[in-house]
Amino acid sequence: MADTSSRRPRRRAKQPTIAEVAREAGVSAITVSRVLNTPESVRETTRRRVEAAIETVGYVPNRLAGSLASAQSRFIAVIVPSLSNIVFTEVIQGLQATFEARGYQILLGNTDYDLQREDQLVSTFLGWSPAALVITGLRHSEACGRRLRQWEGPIVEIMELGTAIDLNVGLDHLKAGRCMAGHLRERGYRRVVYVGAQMARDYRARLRYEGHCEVLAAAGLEAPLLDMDQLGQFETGARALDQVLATHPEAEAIHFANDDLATGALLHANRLGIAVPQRIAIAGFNGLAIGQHVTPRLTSIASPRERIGRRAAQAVLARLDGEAAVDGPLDVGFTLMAGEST
Amino acid sequence: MADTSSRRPRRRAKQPTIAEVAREAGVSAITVSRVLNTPESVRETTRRRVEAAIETVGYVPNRLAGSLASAQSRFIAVIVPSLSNIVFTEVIQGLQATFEARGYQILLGNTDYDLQREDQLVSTFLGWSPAALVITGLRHSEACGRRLRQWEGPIVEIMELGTAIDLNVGLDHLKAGRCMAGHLRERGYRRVVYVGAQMARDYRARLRYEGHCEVLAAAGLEAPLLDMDQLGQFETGARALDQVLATHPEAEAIHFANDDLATGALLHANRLGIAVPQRIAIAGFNGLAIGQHVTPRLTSIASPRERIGRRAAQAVLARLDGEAAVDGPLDVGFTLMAGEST
DNA sequence: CGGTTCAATGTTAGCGCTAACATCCATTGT
DNA sequence: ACAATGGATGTTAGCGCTAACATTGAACCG
Repeated sequence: MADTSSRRPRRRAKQPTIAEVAREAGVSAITVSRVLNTPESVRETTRRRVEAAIETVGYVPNRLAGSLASAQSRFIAVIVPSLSNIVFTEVIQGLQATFEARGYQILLGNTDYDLQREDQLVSTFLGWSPAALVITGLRHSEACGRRLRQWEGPIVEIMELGTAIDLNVGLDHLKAGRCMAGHLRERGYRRVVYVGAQMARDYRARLRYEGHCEVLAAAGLEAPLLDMDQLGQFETGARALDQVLATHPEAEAIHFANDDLATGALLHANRLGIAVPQRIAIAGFNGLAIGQHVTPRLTSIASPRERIGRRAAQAVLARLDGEAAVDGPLDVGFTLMAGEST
Repeated sequence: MADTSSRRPRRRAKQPTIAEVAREAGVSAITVSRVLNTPESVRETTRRRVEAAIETVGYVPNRLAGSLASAQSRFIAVIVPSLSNIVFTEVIQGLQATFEARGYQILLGNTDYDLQREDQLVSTFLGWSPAALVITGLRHSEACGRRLRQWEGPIVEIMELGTAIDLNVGLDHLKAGRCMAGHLRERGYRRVVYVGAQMARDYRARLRYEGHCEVLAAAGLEAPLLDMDQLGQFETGARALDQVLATHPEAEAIHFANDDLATGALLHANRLGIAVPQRIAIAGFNGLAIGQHVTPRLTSIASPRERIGRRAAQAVLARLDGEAAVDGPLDVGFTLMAGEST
């Protein structure tokens, strides 16, 4: 059966160009270009003729050529640390929705939390002359920071707040950590373990831990940390619960770095018949949907992920439209969602 | 505080071009191009000199120009129906990992299950002369199908199996529907309701339902369908459970179109104190991680999502490398995961 | 020692489009 | 009636790079 020949012909079947359309419509190439880019500058009758010609020859504009000639493209480079984390896919959705509505396409890169890869991606992407760059976090390798500062287009750093290269949309993770720790203190928990996963890479989780520590220290309490070295998934959360129960039997609550871990732990507790929050309270971060469907409902902090994407996109679009620049970071805030798990 | 001027200068600070590098290295432009693209065709000493020059002037290749000149780009257009569904983000991850390792970038589009939008996206993307196109599903609008067939690059249609335009990687949804229905029959369930969400759009779910129907019909049983008109999320699953219990009180099992719905229903049953599977059995589709962490574990069919992405990418790369064409669709299969929920 | 070969490098001519300027011609005001 | 105006369209010259062909010169041969 296996035919070795390619199933499709590989003739470089030249797509029709703007010149063919022009000939067909009896106008010059630039008029076709105008119909495509600034239709209001072409007389209605001419425009219609050109549009008909486009239809007839089946013309699809070559954006590479267009972008090269005009030195501006219609895509947005987006760099995230991970795609397996639903958090980032929700941000991407927000970006997508806003950008696509305005005719921009998303060029997606994934660093796997590796700053070296980040630099490489930035470099590659800048070669595509994107209209703008959306990048996760404020910390970059030195080389990458230089590259970014040198580039002249809009850059948004998202997820966290601070001193940005250009635009900044995010939330204050330190404050979020404080908020949850404060909530746990209010509920009367004194022995609280913070559990993260691969925190060496995820420094936003480290920031939240710092906030957590501040609050506990202020109350004269210790803030033990358990850093799991697996990925932050359900399974890891379950194992973390086992580990905390074994090594910190006196613990009254666990503050997880994210909802995946927390949910994994909570479901594991359900399985083992461990009462939450009576035996041990559980809190997470992100406010994922699943947290509201487990029993007891998970206490968490909702991060407005899609909103981050939307606001970031809006900030970029405003800049591209030449509107007055946004000044300073945009804080999208967060919301404490107190469930029954604490 | 608010300064109205843009925070960054907008000088078109011309990036250095290949010509500058050439001057710096004392060679011609094409030699620089060769160092970049076919380094083995340049003498070592020259290469080193050019590499040093690239470093000195801080050259970043302009891929738009390169792609235009060579009529081939290094990106892959990927079109999925949704980003909110974790299924597709996992596929994208598989694609990403494989393509990025080979220096290809992903241009991402989202149709929201709208064939019109799909056509529009295809048209836009083809204008970028991508190296290949990855598109979800086998059904496209007529115009879109024409466009695709006309295009000369590799196209992979993913997720389902059948008569494809070019390459095809997926699984047989009809068979999957039969498989799960068969499993439910084996466990002795006779009154089984199939629950989907927005099935008018999600025809892969419809295919599974068809398979489901076949099996039940063969046993002389009815196959009632409940099509929820909300998105397929946890909440919808919970509501669907309520509805089934109210309108089909005799139902012994529910076959959900996906794990989100099924998990939502299962957790809702937990909340209400409804015994699963004693009072009602629950089955899903996709084999998401969450299903293995709820109690009872969810019976589902694991679709190898990341694998679909990887295999699709491999097929494309093989084609781009000019290797013998894969013949016929590639079936990635599926696995029945029997949990305690049935 | 002239001729052949071949690896390394250079020259030329676009890729398809758009910016910038040029031209044309119908309208307007005086 | 004629200059001034301005909207519609055209001409020219690249954008930065690479394909294709051209050239160079060192190594090798009979």
